[in-house]
Amino acid sequence: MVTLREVAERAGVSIKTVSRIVNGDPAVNAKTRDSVQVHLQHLNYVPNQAARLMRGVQSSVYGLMTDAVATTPYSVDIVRGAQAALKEQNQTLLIANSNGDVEQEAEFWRMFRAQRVSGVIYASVFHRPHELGQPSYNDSIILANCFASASDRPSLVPDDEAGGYTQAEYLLKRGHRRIGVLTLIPQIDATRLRGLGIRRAFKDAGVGFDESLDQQGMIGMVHGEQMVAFEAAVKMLQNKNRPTAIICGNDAVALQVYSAAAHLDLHVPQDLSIMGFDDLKVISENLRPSLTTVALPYFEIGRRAVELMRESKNQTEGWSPKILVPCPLVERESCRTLN
Amino acid sequence: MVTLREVAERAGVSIKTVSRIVNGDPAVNAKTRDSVQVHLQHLNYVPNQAARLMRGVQSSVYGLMTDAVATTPYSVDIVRGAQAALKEQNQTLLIANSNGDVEQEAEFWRMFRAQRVSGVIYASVFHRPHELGQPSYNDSIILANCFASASDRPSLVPDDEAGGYTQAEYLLKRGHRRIGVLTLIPQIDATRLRGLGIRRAFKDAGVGFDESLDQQGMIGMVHGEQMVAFEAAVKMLQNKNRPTAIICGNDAVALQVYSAAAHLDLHVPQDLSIMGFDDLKVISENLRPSLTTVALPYFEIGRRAVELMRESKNQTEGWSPKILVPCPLVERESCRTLN
DNA sequence: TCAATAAATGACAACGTTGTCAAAGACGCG
DNA sequence: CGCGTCTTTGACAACGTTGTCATTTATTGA
Repeated sequence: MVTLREVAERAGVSIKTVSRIVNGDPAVNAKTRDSVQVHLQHLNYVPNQAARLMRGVQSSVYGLMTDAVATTPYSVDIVRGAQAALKEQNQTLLIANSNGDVEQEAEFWRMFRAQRVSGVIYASVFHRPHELGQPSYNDSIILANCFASASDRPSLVPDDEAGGYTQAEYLLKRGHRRIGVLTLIPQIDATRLRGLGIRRAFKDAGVGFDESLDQQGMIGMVHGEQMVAFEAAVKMLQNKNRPTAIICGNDAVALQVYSAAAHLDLHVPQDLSIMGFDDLKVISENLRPSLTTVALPYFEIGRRAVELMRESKNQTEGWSPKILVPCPLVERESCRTLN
Repeated sequence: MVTLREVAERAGVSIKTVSRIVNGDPAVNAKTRDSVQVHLQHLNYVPNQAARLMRGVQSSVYGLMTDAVATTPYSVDIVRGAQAALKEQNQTLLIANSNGDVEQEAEFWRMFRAQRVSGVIYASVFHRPHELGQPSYNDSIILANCFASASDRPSLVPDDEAGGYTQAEYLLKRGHRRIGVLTLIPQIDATRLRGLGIRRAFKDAGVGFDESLDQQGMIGMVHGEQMVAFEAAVKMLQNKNRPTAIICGNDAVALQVYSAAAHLDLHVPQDLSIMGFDDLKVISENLRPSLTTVALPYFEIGRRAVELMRESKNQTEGWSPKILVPCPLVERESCRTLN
């Protein structure tokens, strides 16, 4: 690997002068600069980050720790958003995947410390409270898609309550009155919050909510969920007084509802309107009719996590520790207006 | 940050002794070791990787460069596989996403060099030939899901030809004779190879292949594809002499075929058998009936890429530069046996 | 007990970079 | 021309770690 010293020798100047040029220090003669630049180019010098780091320069590497988010189709967008924000400053992401294993996680915290990363985004697949074990790393940590109930660590979470409201409001405005709901597992916060939002929308519209139409689309434990939306939907739709629309906990649930409709020879949206959540494009855009859904703002969360981290370094004053990111409606073709 | 020096002072020994203990050097007295361990624990010492790197130790960080693979639901499994293999040795992945931008890519190669990563996996979203621009990084590079036609860089690609064969063979064995095909865009190698495999299977079975049933399920350019499988499938299925089964270029195409079937009140698999490719679980497992498909061995490719990289460091002799990874059939419920 | 050997420990340099400070050179002005 | 000032350059130390080699301490055998 080419070092400053080698370049300096070739160019016949001191190491420090080359260093100055590499770092854009203006205190160097234009003629010298040009002649050294040639050698830099020619030898293809690339500064050794490790050496820089040792001199106390802030690392250009950030850490992303996650239970599974980086490797799950649901939420890669957090990674994309973070990378987009990082790219502008030529910074990068070191990605660690604990798969929910606490011991692994501890190992990764050490690793981040060993690498002296500039900050860490801790992202969860599900919106839920999460206590960081022993981070053994105390610098800037931003929580994405989860929050630490017992601490004041800054966190970014989707506004699930408003998202649920959006789902229901959209259907209510289009004349739907009997609306089924197929939720995610109740252990995660998203489920509870969206449920609240949905009920608030019904109340605001002056429509009664039939609790018997509120069913689980998934059962089981966190990290061990099982999909039962198809069966639940079939049952719900076989009922003589079947709903005209179904609100789904995510787009995969919606996919099962499409399947249930097809199974019963019901057409979407003529016979049944379907509302998703997540906007997982591989599903929402490819279904026919395409899926009207509420988007999880994962890209935005990733982007803002990086911004937040940068800000948190400059200022030390208090700030809102839990930021709600809105979930925009993505209107497509799966919901009809009743007349 | 705690340094060796601090620990040494507290423990009343030399820096070097602490270093030895941290690195598990046996040449240190048991009593000394124990007493120092206490201080290491207490101060929560974590070695500074940057300093180690400077001493010439191999970095524990590997790079993953990709056009979009890390951030696309289709192929995150390459990342998962690589991380699984890396985890055993406490190594990690630095992930860079060029989005296909050549300039960005050059930037990232520099970055990898600056970080002195131990090796780089270059992964593409699509199986296709790819010439690395100017890596400006010459150490171990493994290509995943693509290959460099002009060089002998080791690469790992799915065995698409055999995958296509598997798709067709499975249906032919179950008595299907009129089989439609909805391909990906023709620019990528996967399309061509699978087409060859499919035709080989027909030939082996002694069945004639109706070329008019071979249609594009997607059109457009690489990185700018457009899905047209729904329309193509509807057209194909409206034909009086419609196929009894359709082979799809990927699971998203299959999803559109399900939609087309529902649109025409055809039931899967009674009226139509559907065969996918990729085994994108969010689709294949959630569809009802669940999708029989041929899996892209992305996890395996990621895992083996890491292995290959490690091997390539120890040995210098020649080896097979292009490794085909088999695509296993994942049998579910979307194909029926004709009688 | 003493020498010879083995085990344990430490002093020091080096890795590649940048901050500090001093030196050298260029320039302006009376 | 001589002085002060500004610009440009370089010597040197330090960052935290580990390899080399020397030194100290413990152990063994006669």
